[in-house]
Amino acid sequence: MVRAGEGSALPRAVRQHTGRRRNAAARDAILDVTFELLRTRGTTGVTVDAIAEAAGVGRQTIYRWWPSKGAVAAEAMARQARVIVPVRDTTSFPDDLTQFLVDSFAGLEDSGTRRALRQLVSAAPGDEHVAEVLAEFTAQGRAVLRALLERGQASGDLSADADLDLLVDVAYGVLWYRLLIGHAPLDPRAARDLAAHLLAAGTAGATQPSRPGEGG
Amino acid sequence: MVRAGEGSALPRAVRQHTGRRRNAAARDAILDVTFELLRTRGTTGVTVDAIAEAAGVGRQTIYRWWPSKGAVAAEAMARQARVIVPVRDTTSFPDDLTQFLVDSFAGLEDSGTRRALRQLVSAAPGDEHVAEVLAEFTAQGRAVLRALLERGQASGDLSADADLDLLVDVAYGVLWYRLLIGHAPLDPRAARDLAAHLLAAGTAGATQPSRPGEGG
Amino acid sequence: MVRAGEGSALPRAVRQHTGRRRNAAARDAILDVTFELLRTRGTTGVTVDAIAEAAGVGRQTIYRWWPSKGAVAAEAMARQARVIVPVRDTTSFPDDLTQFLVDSFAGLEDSGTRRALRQLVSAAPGDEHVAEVLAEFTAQGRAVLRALLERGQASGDLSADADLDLLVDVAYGVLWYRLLIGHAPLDPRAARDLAAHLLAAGTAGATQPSRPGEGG
Amino acid sequence: MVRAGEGSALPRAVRQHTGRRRNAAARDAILDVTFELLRTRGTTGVTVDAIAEAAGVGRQTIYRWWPSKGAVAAEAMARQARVIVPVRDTTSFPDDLTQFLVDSFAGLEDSGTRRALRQLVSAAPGDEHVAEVLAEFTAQGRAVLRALLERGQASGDLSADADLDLLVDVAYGVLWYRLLIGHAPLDPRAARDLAAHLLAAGTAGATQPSRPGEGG
DNA sequence: CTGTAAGCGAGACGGTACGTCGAGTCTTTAC
DNA sequence: GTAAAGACTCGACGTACCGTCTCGCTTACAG
Repeated sequence: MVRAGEGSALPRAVRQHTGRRRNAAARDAILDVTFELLRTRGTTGVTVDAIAEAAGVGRQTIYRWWPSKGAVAAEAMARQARVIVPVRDTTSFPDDLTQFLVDSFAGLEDSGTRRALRQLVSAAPGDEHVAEVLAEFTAQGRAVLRALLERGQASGDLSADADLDLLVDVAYGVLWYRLLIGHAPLDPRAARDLAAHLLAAGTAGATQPSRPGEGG
Repeated sequence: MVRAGEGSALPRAVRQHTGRRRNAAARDAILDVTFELLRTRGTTGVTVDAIAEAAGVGRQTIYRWWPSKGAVAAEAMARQARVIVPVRDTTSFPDDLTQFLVDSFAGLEDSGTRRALRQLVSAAPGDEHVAEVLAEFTAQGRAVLRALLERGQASGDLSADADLDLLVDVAYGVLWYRLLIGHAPLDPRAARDLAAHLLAAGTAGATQPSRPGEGG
Repeated sequence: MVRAGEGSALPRAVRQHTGRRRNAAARDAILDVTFELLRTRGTTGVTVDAIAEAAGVGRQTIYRWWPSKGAVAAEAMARQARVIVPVRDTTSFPDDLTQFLVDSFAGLEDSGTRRALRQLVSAAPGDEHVAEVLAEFTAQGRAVLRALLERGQASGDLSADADLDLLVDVAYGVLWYRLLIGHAPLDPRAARDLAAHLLAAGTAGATQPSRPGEGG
Repeated sequence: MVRAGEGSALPRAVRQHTGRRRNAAARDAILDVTFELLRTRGTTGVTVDAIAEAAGVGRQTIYRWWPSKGAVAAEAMARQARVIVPVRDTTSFPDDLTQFLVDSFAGLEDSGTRRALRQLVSAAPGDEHVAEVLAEFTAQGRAVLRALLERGQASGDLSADADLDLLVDVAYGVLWYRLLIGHAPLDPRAARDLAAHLLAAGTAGATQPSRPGEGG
């Protein structure tokens, strides 16, 4: 039975066999469909069967390449990560920082993306593959932001002894916390407020990391 | 907390029948066992059957009092919340803030508790009851911290135009972000650094919230 | 989704829950449906899903009570055994024997029944539960026929030293051999010829079993 | 038969490439391995993958030359058939008949062979290729035995109006019935008893076939 | 002696069925 | 009337095979 997208928004792709070589098109279809399901359905509805059917793929093809459903979801998410983590570089560090946060928050405007990210966190504790991808994914974001903050330090906009790691965690902490709890908006104003907060804290002298031996 | 079979085997409790009245001991056993399973097992292992068996309870008894498995888990977690959110009140606001954060972080020392909290976040997107409890639980924490920060504003330790809501989110954001990702420790030194950060940011003038109409 | 026999000849039954007691109606529905599928479809088409769907039963209910698909099929077959093995008792042993065989062959007139019996044999080597039921089922038939032959011996229609076990195996051997290979008919004439053969062989002196020690 | 790794490990054969011509060695390896798997494993274990791996052959090579797995198995069985159907010709018909049955039974002494034959019957209803081979295989046996019985008729050892087809079915019926059900042995004594039975029945006048029009 | 055609080992692919696990519902029986 | 027990429907999971397809290699034969 060939169902060409019967009753559903996700029509089945028709695809060439690639013989004994891994079929990249199938891989892409699986990841695309998974992300789409993650966005449109919640945790419910992202079943391996649903992915397989929508991607026009046998279930075994999924299990051949990913160790678990979560791993697929994680990779599908991570694949969109580059879009989510934008980078700018103008002359003004405060502007760049603000823009970075505004862009990052804007990447979460779509409720589907927010849902998908929540799913990612949701699946992490129960699936080490997801946990790994989540760790890597967030590490990317931290690395980008940290590089930006280092530029701020170099330009003198941030104090030389500012605890950059803490500032990074503050920024992403606010982002994820609000994303997960949903008690406060993630709009451009919130991004600007957060940027101002970081600049203020990074300028004040007290934000350097405590040194070993000083306390604990 | 009465742990029946702490750690592993979770032997069945023996309990008096209360006839036609709701058996409060059964309720406690269910919540205790659930929390214990949450701590010791991960998402896996916390099944309704496991809870029922370990609590020496029929499955229906669980569904009689809670609408879903997540609701049980959520309530089991929320029950431990008071322990996790300590409150101090000395003369020095900086000390109180620092102590609050140190205590909050200390409440997460136990890896079982950390796991349980991660489960809570994990279950939230898929179960509205859990989401509700999570929202309520975190709201409690924010309220406590916000009250503390208001004391700081009153005492002049924080600037009058500091954006307290943002500071609250910064504090809990860092806490949850590190809890979920696990890339950085949640030890006393981290708590002190975070307290210092909040004080520095709350003192600087720039951290007031942007007013509607100014931007967006 | 409630399918009331959609597209199929086997409408789903509607049935009361029986609480903590095994639901006999479900059991019957499963066996009936299985036999029906065995008759109408071949090996193909008798899937656990098909049984479950047609019987209006969860797949787990099948696996709760039977160890394998074959076991269900086997029991479904064995249940029809009484119908297949008729018994008569008139004054004339030759007539009774002939009638028994005619009736036994007649029980195989329906091509569905023949197919079902072939399935039973087919499944036996791969499923010990089926093998067991097959053994028991055929043993019933042999016991009935043997009792009949013993009557013939008592009445003097069969020689006292006739090897009844061999005669039984001859009768059922011909029946099953033709059933499985299908090279010769199983019609009333064949039954009568077989009966005549048995009478002739059972009358001649040579058909007694060889005694231990005589040969081997 | 060349058994490569009899019994268990079935190590892969090493074989010359034959270029654009069919590789007879591969064909033999496939059939040998299939028969071996049929003998040693049951229905389980005789998978196309297992055959391909043990024969050191690509799966496609199997499907290039046989239409289905059953066809391979059937041919593998049929290949051994000549061994199983022995033929003798001495002066004494009773002796020849007895010897034929003793030899036929002896061909089933090996439990692997018995299992393989059961598999053949088992696979027949679900695979027409197997059914065909089974029909042909059994027809061979019947033809041989029938020719033998005709000699008995010619020599006067069997009555001229004996129903030879029935006698053939009686002989093979007993053999297959016992083979499939396993309730009685297939040893030399059983063979001798069966031979005696056939001689007795074939001598008595009543065993001629009923003629059309006489009954039915 | 070179190009083409076929056989081959390998293994990914779309499917179908399997048997297991867990969720939440329902009914009986005991207290 | 509440509780323990446990059977029930539903549906996802991950596995095992089937039979198909393509790749890249190797060898035979035709031009």
